[in-house]
Amino acid sequence: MRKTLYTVIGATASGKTAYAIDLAKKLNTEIVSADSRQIFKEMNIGVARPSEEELSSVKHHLIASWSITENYNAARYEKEAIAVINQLFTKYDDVILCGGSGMYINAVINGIDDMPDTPTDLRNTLNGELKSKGLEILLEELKAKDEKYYAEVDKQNPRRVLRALEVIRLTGKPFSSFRKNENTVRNFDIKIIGLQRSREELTERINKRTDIMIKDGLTEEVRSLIPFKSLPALSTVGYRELFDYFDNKISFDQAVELIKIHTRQYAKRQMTWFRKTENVQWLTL
RNA sequence: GGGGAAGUCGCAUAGCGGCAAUUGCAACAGACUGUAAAUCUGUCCUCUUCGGAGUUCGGUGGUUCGAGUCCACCCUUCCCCA
Repeated sequence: MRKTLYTVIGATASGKTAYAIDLAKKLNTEIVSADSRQIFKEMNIGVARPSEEELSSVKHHLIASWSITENYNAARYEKEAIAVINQLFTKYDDVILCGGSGMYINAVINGIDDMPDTPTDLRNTLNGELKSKGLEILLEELKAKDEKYYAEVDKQNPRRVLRALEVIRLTGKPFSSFRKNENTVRNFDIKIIGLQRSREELTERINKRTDIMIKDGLTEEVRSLIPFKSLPALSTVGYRELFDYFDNKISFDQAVELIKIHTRQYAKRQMTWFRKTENVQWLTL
């Protein structure tokens, strides 16, 4: 019998956690998180990690399992998630995948092409070159070494250009040669449930949740992470704004207000991403 | 009551005789193959056959070929002195 992966997606604060827990109880199974920030053990309040009660009511995987000092990414996530899911399928017929990181979910649903990880020092070198030489020069290098990808990249997005150059310099091969865009066929069925809420309601929930995070001690959590604030994992809504507050760039009230705004914008980006996800059964809450 | 400063497209801001008007934020739409809660793009007075067309800068008059910009009066706000 085919196993089924129930995948719960939706914007932040749409109620995925509660929904997934309910579903897990009904199906008598466990939950695999698909959240690029909840995966870090140092981040808790600000990333809306499920509460202790929630975590103990249903077993969750891939939450608080890595350190922010680790170089985590979508490909590592795919491997881990698939391993956990397969392992759970030996015990259950159904498993739940729940999260808001579109790219991570996509990596599980469709797979992600095999290409090399970037060593930190190479990334640092390229970032340095971006600063000193500028994007134009790097684009020229990309054009010379991978004309195909050069034609498709977003030439104004340094991240994209740098990633391509990382792979090119590391392997000596064109970045495009790795981008096969092959969909991996999984040996289980996938049912996608999308949670939807009106914009107004979502905004209200985001505002309320932000206030609760503050009440729960987000400020202290962020303060304790100041030494790590330059790590990629910490350029996260809820953290950067409070770092700015600690740097006296903005007031505390401004920081809180900005967290709300940026969370709303993040939710919007998630909705844009999920809108194009195929075979989603949308549930309006 | 007297003196001063100011009113610009949601908010903030530029503009000092050629302007549908600068910039930032917000908003809206979108992109996304290893940093993805990241990063990036477009739109943002109205209409448009995308060539343009029509209405704008507190109000009303005026000067000028031409006014957000100059003048007069009025309205509103803020500051200082009473």
